[in-house]
Order: sequence, then structure tokens, then C-alpha cells
Amino acid sequence: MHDVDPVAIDTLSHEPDIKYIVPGLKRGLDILKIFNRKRVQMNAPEIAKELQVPRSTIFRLLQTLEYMDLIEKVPNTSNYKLAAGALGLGFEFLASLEITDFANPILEKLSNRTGLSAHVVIRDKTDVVFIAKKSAKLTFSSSVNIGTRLPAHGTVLGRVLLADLSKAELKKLYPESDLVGFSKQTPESVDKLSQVLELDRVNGYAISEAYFENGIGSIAAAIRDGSSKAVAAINVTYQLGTVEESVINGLLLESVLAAAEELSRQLNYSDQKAIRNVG
Amino acid sequence: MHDVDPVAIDTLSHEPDIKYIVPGLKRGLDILKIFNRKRVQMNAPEIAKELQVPRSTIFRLLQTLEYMDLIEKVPNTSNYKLAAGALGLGFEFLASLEITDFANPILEKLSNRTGLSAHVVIRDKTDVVFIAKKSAKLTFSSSVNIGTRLPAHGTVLGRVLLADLSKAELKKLYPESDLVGFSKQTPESVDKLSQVLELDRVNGYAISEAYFENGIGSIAAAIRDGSSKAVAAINVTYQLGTVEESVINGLLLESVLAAAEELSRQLNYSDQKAIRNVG
DNA sequence: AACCAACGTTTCATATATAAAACAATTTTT
DNA sequence: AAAAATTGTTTTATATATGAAACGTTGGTT
Repeated sequence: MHDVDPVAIDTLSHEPDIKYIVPGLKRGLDILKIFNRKRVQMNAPEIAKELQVPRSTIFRLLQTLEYMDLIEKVPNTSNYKLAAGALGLGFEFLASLEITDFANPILEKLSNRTGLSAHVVIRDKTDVVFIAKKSAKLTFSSSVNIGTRLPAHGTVLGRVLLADLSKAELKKLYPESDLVGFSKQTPESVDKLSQVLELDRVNGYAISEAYFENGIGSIAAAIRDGSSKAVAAINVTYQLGTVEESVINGLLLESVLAAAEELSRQLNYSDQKAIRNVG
Repeated sequence: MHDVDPVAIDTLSHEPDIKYIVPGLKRGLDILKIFNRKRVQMNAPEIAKELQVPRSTIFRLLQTLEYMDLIEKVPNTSNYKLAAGALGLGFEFLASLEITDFANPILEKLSNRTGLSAHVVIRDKTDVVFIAKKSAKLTFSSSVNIGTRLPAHGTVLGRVLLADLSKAELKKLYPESDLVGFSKQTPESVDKLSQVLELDRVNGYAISEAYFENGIGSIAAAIRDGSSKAVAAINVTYQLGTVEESVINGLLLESVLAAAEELSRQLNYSDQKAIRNVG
């Protein structure tokens, strides 16, 4: 056993300091991850092909996952699907976030006040992840579910969070200078993004029209904790053309900022601590 | 490598047909499962002791889990906690359930109509698992979160689901005849449980007072799909003494039954199919 | 400040998880 | 209805994941 290349089973690894990966665990988790809204159930050979892992190995992994109550056989088929045990993990994570305790009532208030759908996200690397939401009563509710990920640089929610990073941190987060675009307004390079973020930082909020998805407008503001770090973001979304400009810059913006402030306060944020390290 | 006892790393295994468990995967998942509301963060030695696995092995497993974005280091400590990646799994499972598409609006209606907290659960083995909820506006909302598990036999939600099983299926589910009790009313044996369920089956609903937790009352009804199988249950909860008996048996019961019917209809349930196999 | 204990990390022999192959059972095609 | 292909499962040699031990490192204690 000489000269073993760490993380050899994964070809593309930018991670610098990760040394040893347990293949059984990685592959088992890979199996779990290929189940999603679009592919609710799969059988063993399909999984084997997808992951490029021998059938006999997949077989044992599936048995283990079934034993752990994470997947189960679909009756009368040879397919597997996620089982109820899979719920546990995600919700323990949510429960471990202080912010989820406070988010729902504030989202409700925000949604009632504006008549719109409201969301709270956190940032995970280059993604924003929805951790709480309140759908609008009247209009068709937003299609995002809790757990949904969107690229941070393509949403105003992500922008107010990225705006909290230093230029160095941003560069580290996006080693490639080119960014994937989603609409005309999406910045297509890290430098462009940095410029946009500078403005968001000064404003303390971000308003977008058609930033991620065409036809959807969004107003977002950062939520800060006791260390003044932006730990989450809150927004409301509306269909373009259905809300007057004056309302957007008036009631909506005010409501979002008020909600962000209230949530920040509950996380022990205080303005005093917000001494800019530039100043 | 002769005579290896399958599932040897786990001593208590009632599962009859599970043969081969991948230790790396099982242990990695065990690590994830020890994180919960109470123990939000842990370090490697603690985990090693808890799971009775060597430190060096835990070390590699933790690296793998971190690499997979399921756990992360808590800044300035040697502790680990769940990471945002853990969210994905649970919500993909929820999204894969047809019922979650319909549950929320109906829960909202039910909660508004009754002024109480309302919940939808599914059954997983001997547990009920909360998959949707709507907290009451006024009273203190229920403490359960989505993903919370409760023993089925100790809740009316669980009872209306267990009532759908045959006596044989029930016996198979509870091989031990003794049941853990939670309050005076909890049936302490499978036979006792079976009697209670018979009544629930006839009624088509279950009303409890202090069944699981003292001081909390609950009215539950089963939700059925196109095959007439009870796939979920819906309830409202109230604090004992705050609601009049006539309201419980009137408005509350009616509302719960109506919500269960509406949800069942959306799952393609129709009365015609509900031909009892008892004849 | 020196000691000790606990921890993070690496090394290395060996027990063992794995991949290929074979087999059995099922499904699909002709 | 027979043949072929795909799938579920088991076997077995071998590559490798593992656990014990050792090595540095950190943090706490006297």
C-alpha cells in the first residue's frame, strides 16, 4: 500500500487540506444525493451507472442505507426512494440554527404587511440556502422550498450576504474569474460582482428586477448577529409589473429593512458593534 | 476472511434479511445522527467515545463528512456541527411525498378555523414523523418541529394510522408485547393497543386527552390515498381546560374530519374504493 | 515554567471491504 | 416460446480501509 493518492476517487478536488476520504461513506452519501424532486426513485443498476461504481458495491451500500432507514424499496418495484429517516438530519440542522427560532413569526409579519412571499436564506459557500419561508396568501406562492439552493451571485439575497465579505475572501470563494450568468443583469465576472456588491454594501440592501429569474423582483437585506457578521438574509418577492415603483421603494423596502433589523436584534446585534473596519 | 457475521458491528438487529453493512457508511451516518437539538456540537474524541470507534477512524470519517458539506468546524473550537448540506436530504424526501404539496394550505385553513395548531404526520415503523405543521396564531405554538418523531402508540395521530393495520401486521410491528407508557392512558401492551385501535377504526378518528403529554388534547383523523390506505394523519392540539367539550366534539372534530377528507380527495381517495376487506 | 493530559494527525501491519466474476432470477426481445 | 439481456445476489482473491501505536501539538494544572 504505497503512494496512495488521497481523494483519488474524486477527480476534481479544489479542496486543499482534505486528506483521506472514506470511500464507503462518500459513495453512500453520493447515492442519497442523487435522489431529488426530479428523480424520486431509482434502481441499483441505474445508480451504479450514474456513480460509476460496481453493482456489487452499490448493492451493499443500498442495503446499509436501507438498514439505516434512509432509503426504502418502492413496493412492487426494484426501485429505491428516500425514507423518513432522511428527514431527521435536515431538521436537526435547522433546529441548530438560532435564527430559525425567530424567523417564522417575522416572516409572517413581513408577508402580511406586504402581501408578498417572504424568505430567509443562509449562505453556504457560493450558494444561498432557503431555511424559512412564508408564501403569500393571494398570489401564487414562490416555487422555492426550504433547502432549495440558488447561486449566491445571481440573487439579491446572495448579494447582501456576499457584500459582507472582503475582496480577498470573495476571490478565495470564486477562484475562477468567470461566473455563470442567469439573466442579463447577472455579473459575469468576479470583478463585476465586486462592483455590484460595493453598492449593496453602501445601501445596506439590494433591490433587483429579473436578477435570477425573469419576471420576479426581489428586495433583500442582511441579518446580522452579535458579532455584526451577516449570517442570513431576508427578502420579499413580487411579480414584475404588479407592484408600483413607489410601493417598492416605500412600503416594501421599509418592511424588509424593519424585518431584518428585528431579526438582527433577536440575534443580539446592536448598531454600536457595527464599527466599520474601514473607518 | 471466513465466517464473518453480517451486521456484526451492530449487536441488536431484528432485521431478518439484511446481510452486509458497509462500516464506513454506517459509522459516518451514526456520526451525523448524534448531532441533535440538545447536542449541537461535538469534538472528535467525544464522538469516538460515544460510538466506540477508534479516534483515527473517526478522524477520517469526520474529514469525509466535512468534505461532503454535511458537517463543519465550529470557528475557534475543535468542535463540529451539522452543515448546510445536511438540509438537502430531508427536504428532498419531503418533496418526494405527494402529500406535502397539499398539506400546507389545508393546515392553514384548519388552523384558522379552529384557532389551534395543526399537524400532519406519516408513520415510519413505530414512530410518527411530523411532515407539516401550522402553529396557532394566538396560543403558544406546539413545540414539535417538522422531522420530530413520537412513538405512534402514544399519540392519537399514531393510533389512527396503526388502526389501518391488520392484527398480524401490528404484531409484526411490535414483536415485544410490552409497550412503553407515557401517561396513564397509554396502552401498555399490544393487546391493549389493539383494543383501542378497534375503537378508533370504527370511529374513523381519535380524540385524546393527555394521551402523550399531560395537559395537551388532540383530535386526529387518517388521510387516505387512492388505494384507501391510511398514508398520513392530521390533527389539531389544544391545551386541556381551554376548550369546551361541546366545541371539541363539534367544531374541532368536524374541522379535522373535513380537512382529512379534503386531503384524501387530493390524493385520489374516493369512498367507493373503501370497501372493507372484512366484507 | 515545567509537567501532564488530552487532542489532532500520521504511520503501518493486518483484517476486511471491495471489484470482478459467476450464478440465479427476472424481464425483454425476437 | 425460446433466446438474450438485464438485474439481484453471492463468491473470492486482492487492493485497501482500518485500528493500534506513535508522533507532534495544544491546553490546562501545579
